[in-house]
Amino acid sequence: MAAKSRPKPDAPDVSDRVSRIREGVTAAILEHRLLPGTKLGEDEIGEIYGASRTLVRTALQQLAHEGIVNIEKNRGAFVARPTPADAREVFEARRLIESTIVDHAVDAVSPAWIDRLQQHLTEEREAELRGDARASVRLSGDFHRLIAEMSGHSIYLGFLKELIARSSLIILLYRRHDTPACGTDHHAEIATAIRKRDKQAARALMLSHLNEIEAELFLKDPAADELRLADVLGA
Amino acid sequence: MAAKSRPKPDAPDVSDRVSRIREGVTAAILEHRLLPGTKLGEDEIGEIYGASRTLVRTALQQLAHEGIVNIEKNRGAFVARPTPADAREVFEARRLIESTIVDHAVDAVSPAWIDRLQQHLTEEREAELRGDARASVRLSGDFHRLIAEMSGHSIYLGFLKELIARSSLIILLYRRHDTPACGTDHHAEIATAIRKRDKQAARALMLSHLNEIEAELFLKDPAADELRLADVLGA
DNA sequence: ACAGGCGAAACTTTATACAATCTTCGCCCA
DNA sequence: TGGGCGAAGATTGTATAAAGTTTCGCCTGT
Repeated sequence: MAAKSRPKPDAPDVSDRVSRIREGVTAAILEHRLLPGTKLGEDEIGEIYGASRTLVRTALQQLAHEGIVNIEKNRGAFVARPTPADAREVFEARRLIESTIVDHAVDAVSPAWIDRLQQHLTEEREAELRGDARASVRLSGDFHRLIAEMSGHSIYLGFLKELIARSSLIILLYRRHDTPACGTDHHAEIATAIRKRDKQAARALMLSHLNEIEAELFLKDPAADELRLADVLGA
Repeated sequence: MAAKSRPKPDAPDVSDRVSRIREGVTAAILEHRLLPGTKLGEDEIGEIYGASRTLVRTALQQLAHEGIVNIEKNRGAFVARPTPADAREVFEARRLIESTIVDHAVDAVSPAWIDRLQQHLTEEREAELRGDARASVRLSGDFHRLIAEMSGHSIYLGFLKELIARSSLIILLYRRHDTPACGTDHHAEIATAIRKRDKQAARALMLSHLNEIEAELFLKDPAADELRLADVLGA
């Protein structure tokens, strides 16, 4: 197949200087090293990555488009603080898109994909075992992204990347303190259903998985006021 | 309600210099004044809008994220040329998202919204009557965007904006030469179903509307080669 | 006559300098 | 003592200049 006959110039995610910045900041946000509301100064980041403000600015604009950074005019960039309403929208969109994606993933299943799935599941299990919360969060998102890649639909994949990034932020903001280690088993079950080419089961499992994640969140609107107050007091 | 207690700084679409550029280029692309594959030089655009390359670059990056412009490293920005595969993905995504959106729109229907819908339909009809193809294309997209706004889901709205922009490009690329003036009636029917709060009908009408649009396209993969050849010969 | 390589021009990319805006802190006055 | 005004500092927005890459024409050698 001459699928790669064109050099495919839209591979902007690797070996790019602004991509390195973007991914670094993204990782910092998703791993909870940067809390929502934190100011992201251009000089500050530029000095860290040894880049000029031009590149930092580009990266921040991309992150703003992904929804995990807010840019306020003449004020700068801040880590986004999704509201409970945002959270509900994100999970509704994920239910819609991911239930469709698993269908396509089942259609596209192949030995190579099954290998990748299994490999990922072991990675995830290992991270969970050694209590590496940061890796767990990242890998949990990667599982969903992997299924989107299986589906072969680049548009869904792009949408889902945004939704996953926002979800991580949401989970970190609104997760109830008692966090049962829940996700891994679900992922394994979903993978099994995909391997068995059982569309209905895969769909149902994906939906209940997403529902359970959302159910673990505390999404009462008053929480927003509470948070804003905490913000004032903390600052 | 103090809903607007914050100045809502994320209103980046108005009275902004880069937004003016972005919207100008977008309009030029969607109204078929800029053909797919056309190079968008930074100097060129900057001179037209009286802006420096810095702002032009920002606008082009946003358009690239929306999928209607491709940026190739060290080569510049070009009007995107969606493949038939892209086209199918776009319409599948639209069916999925818009059938969900109409549901929510029915839930959110109110006299004010009905007014806006009616007003839009008359605008659309007038443009159609006076044979203003450019306005028709734009207004046709606006109808779908309006419903997304009714639904109140900002995430779906954002996704749909991207999909609509790409759709316009796709329609211009792959539409069969004989173009029956089809869309307006469909829009009116959908609006009626929404007004009657008939979810099932609204959903079904939206789906058949999108299906019909896609059916009017000529999406055979060989067309891509043909186009590429034409590109070489024409250049 | 034609293939291959050298070189200049045009463009994008990156960095830096300048201008505009906002924030903050101190001071003055009620 | 509390609040408002104002200037200094810091930060972002914009423009311009330097650096690197690609592309195209031309020239030379076979």
